[in-house]
Amino acid sequence: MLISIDPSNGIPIYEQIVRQVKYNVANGALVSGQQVPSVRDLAKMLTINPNTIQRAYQLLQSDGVLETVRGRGQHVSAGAKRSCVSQRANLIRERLELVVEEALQAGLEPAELRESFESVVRRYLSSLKS
Amino acid sequence: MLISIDPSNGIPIYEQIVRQVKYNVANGALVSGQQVPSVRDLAKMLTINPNTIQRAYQLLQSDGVLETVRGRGQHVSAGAKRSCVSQRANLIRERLELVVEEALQAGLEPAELRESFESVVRRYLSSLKS
Amino acid sequence: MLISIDPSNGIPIYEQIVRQVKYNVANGALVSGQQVPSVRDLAKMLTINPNTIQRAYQLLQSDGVLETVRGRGQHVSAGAKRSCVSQRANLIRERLELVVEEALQAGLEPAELRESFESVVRRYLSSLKS
Amino acid sequence: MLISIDPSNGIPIYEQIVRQVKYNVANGALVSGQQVPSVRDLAKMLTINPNTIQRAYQLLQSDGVLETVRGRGQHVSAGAKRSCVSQRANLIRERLELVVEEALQAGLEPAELRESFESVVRRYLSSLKS
DNA sequence: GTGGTCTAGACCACG
DNA sequence: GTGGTCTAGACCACC
Repeated sequence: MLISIDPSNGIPIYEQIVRQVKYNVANGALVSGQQVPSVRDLAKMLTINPNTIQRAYQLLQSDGVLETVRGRGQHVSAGAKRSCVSQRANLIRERLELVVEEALQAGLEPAELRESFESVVRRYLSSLKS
Repeated sequence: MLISIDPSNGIPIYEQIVRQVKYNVANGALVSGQQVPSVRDLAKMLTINPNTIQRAYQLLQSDGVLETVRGRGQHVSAGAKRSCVSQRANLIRERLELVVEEALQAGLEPAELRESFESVVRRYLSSLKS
Repeated sequence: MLISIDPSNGIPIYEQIVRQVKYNVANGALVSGQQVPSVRDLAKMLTINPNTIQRAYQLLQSDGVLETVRGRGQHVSAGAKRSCVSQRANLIRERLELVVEEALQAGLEPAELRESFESVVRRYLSSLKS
Repeated sequence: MLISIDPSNGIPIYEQIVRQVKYNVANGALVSGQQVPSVRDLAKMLTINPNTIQRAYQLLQSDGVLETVRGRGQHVSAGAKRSCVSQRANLIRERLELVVEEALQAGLEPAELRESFESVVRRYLSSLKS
């Protein structure tokens, strides 16, 4: 499992963790039953305040992605993968919607917007190859 | 000029005002030299505290979009349109970039993402006709 | 008499007028007994709100530079020249003091400051010739 | 770091703070990465309303001098020193220019002006020794 | 504990 | 009537 944090990008750290755990579950990088790092360990790994990890794990529990097994830490719960996959699609769709709506309301032409979109995708894909 | 505020969408009110003023300048709805509503008038129109408006106007001044003529209110400054148009393009591109990158990193297929994008655009455009 | 106003340089317009009238008196461009333009005329000349002129003239009266002659407008008072000359020197000295002190407190080297000073003087003098 | 406020000298308090922070950065009294006092602490130190400090810090942020690290206060940003040094020079030069131009336009002889300048510098330097 | 946002209202300078 | 400054204090998000 791989989590990368950018403390200065506006998105709260705990939220970044929540998203990335969900993405890892959606991708299969984390499978049901698997144990996730303890709060303290993950805090050390990311050099982040443990309270922040704690908060992320709480949210993941209330979303049904993690379960506490008494005395043995946090584990990915049974139906997690399915819900994460659909959440991921929804989340991304929502954010895309926000950006697109604001862009079009701001008077940008759909053609310009599409061109921007495609160029961003292309750039990301080509950066992967390198 | 049309400004609509959603006080509960996470984006600070002053920021919403700043963006919409810039969009209006970029669109030509506000032209150089034109006067914008006084702090107090706009506050009444939007039923918002004048200080919030003032903060927005301050930001717009430091961005070179507005100029204050002593005792005669705020006016759109000379080179405003040009800079607003380019800022708009950059802003939107940046936000698009954030969403696209996160989506692809989350393991979404480019094809799926493109499909989402197109459907969002279609939906927005059809909502306009109605 | 020549007065030039810059409405956007931070210094209040009425203050600019006061200073320039005093400078004109100090230079001899305005002499004792001479009549200055009426509030309305000067307002038209400078395309400025008459209230602003009014305020400037009030200040000039309370400084003893102008006197009202009943029904015949404002005139330069008797001892005006002498006081204006000395005020001018003081004013300038004070402002120079402010700038120099702040510059030195800010850690600028006296040599650097002197160099700046000389270059500014040179530039002004050469701009006069052209 | 040393900041002294004069609430009655015409220059807004927030502006005095902004300048002095920049001067401190230019002088090396504040170095990149270093933390500045929290809004509330500085407010207590200077016995000033926290909002006033915050306004100063906001300006410093938008000028790229400060960066906020979430939940851990304001820090001097990376390239701050360089930009502050050059800003300082420009600021001082501008103000010098204003004074010098007005003095010469007012009919003061360059020689008189230079004498004033030198005497002000001398006085400041000798006041330092004491 | 940190800063960020918003409201409320006072006071002043300027035109 | 315009904006500019400052104070006061509440509320929230984040760490």
